[in-house]
Amino acid sequence: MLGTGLSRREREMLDILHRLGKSSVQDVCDAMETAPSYSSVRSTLGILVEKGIAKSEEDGKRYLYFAAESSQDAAKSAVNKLVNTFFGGRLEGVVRTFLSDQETKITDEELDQLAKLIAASKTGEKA
Amino acid sequence: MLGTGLSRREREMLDILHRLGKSSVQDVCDAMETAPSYSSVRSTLGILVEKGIAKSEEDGKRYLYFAAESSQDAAKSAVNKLVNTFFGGRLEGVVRTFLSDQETKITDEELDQLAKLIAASKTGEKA
DNA sequence: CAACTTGTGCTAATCTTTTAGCATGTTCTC
DNA sequence: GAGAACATGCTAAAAGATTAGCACAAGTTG
Repeated sequence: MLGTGLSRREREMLDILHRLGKSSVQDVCDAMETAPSYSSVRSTLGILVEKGIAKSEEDGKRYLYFAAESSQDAAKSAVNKLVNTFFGGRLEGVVRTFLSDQETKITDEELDQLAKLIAASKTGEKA
Repeated sequence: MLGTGLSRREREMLDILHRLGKSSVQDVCDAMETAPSYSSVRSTLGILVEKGIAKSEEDGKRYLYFAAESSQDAAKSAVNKLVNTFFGGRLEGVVRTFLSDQETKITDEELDQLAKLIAASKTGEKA
């Protein structure tokens, strides 16, 4: 490893842990499109734990794995990185991109909630 | 390489290309917090080009590098991935996360634009 | 013009990651 | 209780990424 970067498989598995929450090795295998052997997944998860990036806890006879960093914190960094990499730091680009791609998948309720959130942010309230 | 995944440095450099647009080797070096040697950057960029992920063009005596995939397309996948990994597919989470972290960095104008964008999407117009 | 800078092409060593194997233990089922 | 299913610990080879070095070319400058 170097710096803060994760390797390809490490990143892949960590993302899965974020998405799924506490997961068994098998869960992680199942979540991978082209999973290597159970053995390999196990050892990469082990490496994540060694590095402190993931944690494990016993669940009966087996282990469950989960991301060490809170999902909130990880999400925050991920959002910032995305916004800066592709949208010059402006949130609007993200929203525009999502809406133009997913217009059919977002409901009017969701849009209303979004509008509220933005309105609230404007007046300085917490949403 | 395997599948669609990039290695750590490859990812790092590709992100830089997305952020900066056409860049010289030196530009990429400068954009890295802990850059390896010029030589190393050069060779990793070369690998990206070999893989077809980046392209290069001559600029006088030197080369400029840039991401092969359009920024729009790459942004679209990145947004989708983020939304799915951390927010269960819901855009609102992204917006909430950004606003709660960056409340001071977004202007009222930007919020207005955002509101417009959302209103437009609701009525089915293009924004 | 000599020295310096900045770039390239090519090469190769080192380090990291990725993968899978084997031995073993537990539980469940028949 | 024999066998299958599923888990672990430990090990190690193979594949891949990362890094840097050297030789060389062209432009700049003192």
